[in-house]
Amino acid sequence: MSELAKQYNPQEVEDKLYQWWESSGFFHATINPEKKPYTIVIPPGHILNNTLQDVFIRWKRMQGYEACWIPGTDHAGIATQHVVEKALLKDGVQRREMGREKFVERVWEWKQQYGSTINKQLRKLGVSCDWERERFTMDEGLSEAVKEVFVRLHEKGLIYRGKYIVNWCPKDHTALSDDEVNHSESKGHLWHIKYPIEHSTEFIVVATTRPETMLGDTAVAVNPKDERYKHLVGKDVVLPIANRVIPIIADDFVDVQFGTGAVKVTPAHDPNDYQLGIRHNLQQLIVMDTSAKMNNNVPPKYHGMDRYECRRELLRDLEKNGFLVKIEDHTHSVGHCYRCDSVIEPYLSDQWFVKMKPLAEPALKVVQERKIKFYPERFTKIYEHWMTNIRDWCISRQLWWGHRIPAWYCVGTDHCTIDCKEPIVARTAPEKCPHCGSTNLRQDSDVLDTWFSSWLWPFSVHGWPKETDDLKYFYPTDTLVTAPDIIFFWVARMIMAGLEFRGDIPFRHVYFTSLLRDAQGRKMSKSLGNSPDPLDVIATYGTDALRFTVLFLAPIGQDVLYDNEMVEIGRNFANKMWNAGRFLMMNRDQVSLDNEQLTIASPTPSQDLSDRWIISRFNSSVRDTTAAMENLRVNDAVKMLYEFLWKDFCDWYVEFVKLRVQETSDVHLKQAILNRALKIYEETLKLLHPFMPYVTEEIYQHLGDRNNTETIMRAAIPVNDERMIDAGVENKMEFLQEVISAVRQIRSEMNIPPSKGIELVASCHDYDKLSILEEQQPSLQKFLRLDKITLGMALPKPGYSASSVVKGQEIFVPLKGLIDVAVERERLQKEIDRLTGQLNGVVAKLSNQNFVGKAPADVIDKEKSKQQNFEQTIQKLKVNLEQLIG
RNA sequence: GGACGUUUAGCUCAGUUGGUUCAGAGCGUUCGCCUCACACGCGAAAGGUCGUAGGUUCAAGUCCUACAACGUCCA
Repeated sequence: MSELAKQYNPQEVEDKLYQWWESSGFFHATINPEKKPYTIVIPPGHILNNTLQDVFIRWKRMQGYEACWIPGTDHAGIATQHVVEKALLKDGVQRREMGREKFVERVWEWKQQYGSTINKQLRKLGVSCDWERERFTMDEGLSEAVKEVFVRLHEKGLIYRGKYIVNWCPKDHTALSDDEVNHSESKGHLWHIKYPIEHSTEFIVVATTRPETMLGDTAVAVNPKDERYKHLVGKDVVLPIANRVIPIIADDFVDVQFGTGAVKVTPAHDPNDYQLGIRHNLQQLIVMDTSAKMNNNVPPKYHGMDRYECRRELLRDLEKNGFLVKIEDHTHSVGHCYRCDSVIEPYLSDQWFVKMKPLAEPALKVVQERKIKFYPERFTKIYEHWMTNIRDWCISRQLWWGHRIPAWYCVGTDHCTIDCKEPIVARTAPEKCPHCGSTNLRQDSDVLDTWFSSWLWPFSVHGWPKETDDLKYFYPTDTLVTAPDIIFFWVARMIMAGLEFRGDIPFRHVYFTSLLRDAQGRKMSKSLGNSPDPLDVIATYGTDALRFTVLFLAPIGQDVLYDNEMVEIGRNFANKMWNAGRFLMMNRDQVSLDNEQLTIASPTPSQDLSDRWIISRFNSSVRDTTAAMENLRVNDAVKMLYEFLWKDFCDWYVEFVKLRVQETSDVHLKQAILNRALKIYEETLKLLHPFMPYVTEEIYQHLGDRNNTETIMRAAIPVNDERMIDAGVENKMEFLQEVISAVRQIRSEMNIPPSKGIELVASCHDYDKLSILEEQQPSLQKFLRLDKITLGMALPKPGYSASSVVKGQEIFVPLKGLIDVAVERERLQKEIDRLTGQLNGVVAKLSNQNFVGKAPADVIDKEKSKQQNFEQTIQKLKVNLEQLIG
């Protein structure tokens, strides 16, 4: 047995252990009909997120499940293309010059690098992913799944293509789905612009927040009930600057209260106007290009201007010509690209969509019926709201990095029919047009939304559409750990896809993790740069410290203020754990007899109160921890284990062990005591292993001679034995602890140096209590550094002594020459006051007829016994106070 | 504008079904200790009318209503 260092040093053990675990295949899951599977598929996430998943996986693995955690990443279409494009631009290379094929190659290169960074971080976090199953959404198999899904949905009529107004990012040059747009309040203006009525001196004033779009106006709309404008409906206006004639129409949609009650209608550049335009059969005039620069449909002066430049110029021109009536300050919500934060431009273009209603209905049902449970439950409501108001999903993206849409168009020959205009959707490239026979075909140049592959993740990772054995065994997965901000992007869609393509839910539990915020309460994000680099933190404090700390800080569903310094919580705890083991092993080595094999519960004569107590405490901790884990209350579990190991085990039990071992010369007894302590300690390590994998494994290896296949990560998690939980024993121990604390308090408040021996007189009024103290007399002497101890029933109070009352028993510490009577008086008086306050409360309750009449009997009895205890204790304290003669 | 969440000790947060001295933990602070596992430690202490105002109840951090502040999501 090698000597353990005084402090736990994570750097020495982490990489070594991880390599051993991984190379030994401990992370790998195989189909095992003897075991129940427990599966998690990884989502993109942060430290807390990944730690939680590892905790669940390790816990279940130790519970005997075939635990399978599949790592991997999605290809993050927009973000990735964005990054690579930027890098290329630094070298002065334009994506378009490079060409699609070359560019995609470059992205793959970048992906290999970046992917390995993520993997390195995950490995440093100690996660037990089954790396042999690692997947990537652009892999061949997963791409097959994407194609299959596209074709099937198209065949079912759930995918369609059409010209619609979509959210367009002018910087990334792509369409976005509704939920990829972030809305934020921004201060702008409401410009009131005069539109002259044709052949009249009258005019109508419209109010707009985006004046540049007026160049694409094809109508002015008013509410039909609006008396102010009734007479103008049906007339035409001359659009200023553009000098086009457009009609005034009436539509209920127009809000009489907003602005002037008259709105300009730009069907090609506003989603509401688009609907309005459809209803009134208006022209859709596109006035911007894909970069949000004005196109040829506007007067030449504005050609090529950026939308904001055009806005400024146009406003100047309007003003010059007397069309600008009024400018109001106006706060409104502006959509921004979730990737590059550019202001979204509603844009009319050809896109592919998924019809969501039919998919959403069953997906809503499984959550409402709690077949899939959300933690915390309140997210169910958010989900329901979104699912019942769901809109079609725009899945085409004008990017190069992603799954190319499996649709082809007939470029044509002279023999084309009208049907040739229809896209040909197929699993493999068609050889010729089914209508005209032309071989001149062109594949759709767009790619699919990244989420269109991510939503298949829970089954595509297992080889779907092939009906693989893995798929049959590991699907559905069990727990999804994810952030609330992708509940719509991902969680909802996975549920839809699971039901649609597997006919079964994709997971049973969805755990929404807390958000980590920095000390200022700001959301941690890579773009803000306030996200701690996990590798730095790990280098300073160790992986276990980081994992433990975030779990300790993060109750379910609450955001967490995180600061690197807080990781000391975990570091200190790991060190505590380490040193407890170090101590026990050091002692065991000194009494190296043949190991007496003990189980925790084995009743032997060597058991004393502290043994029975720690066994009881251990079992109730196991019970409560297990229950917490079953309810996904990881934070509770962590806190209970922290409490158990630090308070119960180290502060009390180890101290008992220490003095019992010192006290006896019987080597067999020493051996028995230490073995039991080590056994309980080892079991506690197992409980802690899912949370702090490294330190527990390292100690576990030191604890016994293990061969290289014996890992704590595949040991059985302790199961509680209800019979070992003994309230009587716990009460006895509690009394002993309180006596010890009472004396320590006297010592501290009387300023008696720890090194100075003192005398204790315990005057009991209860034989059971007396016998506890008699039995534990040696412990009391050692714990309290007693020179002398006197135990008995109703003993007289020695002169010049400090006193205390513990559960009705009187404690005296004779302090002749040491006692400061004033201090002791104050102490006793304070305690009397405190208890009198409590007593008054109880008395008030009991004298309340309503309480006595209506409260349940057991509650009243409790109050009565409280009253009795308070009265007796106060009485004793008062006597002691009176006897305190200076 | 709508929905939801949060508000408890100086700081960060627990407190599950209303009732055990229930007002707690960690950090920080104060006091005493390098006690032969651990100073990343040990022992002790100080510190809060549980956001505000009402209500229900014998009994309210706990349930209800309104309000305020902060936050998130949706429009």
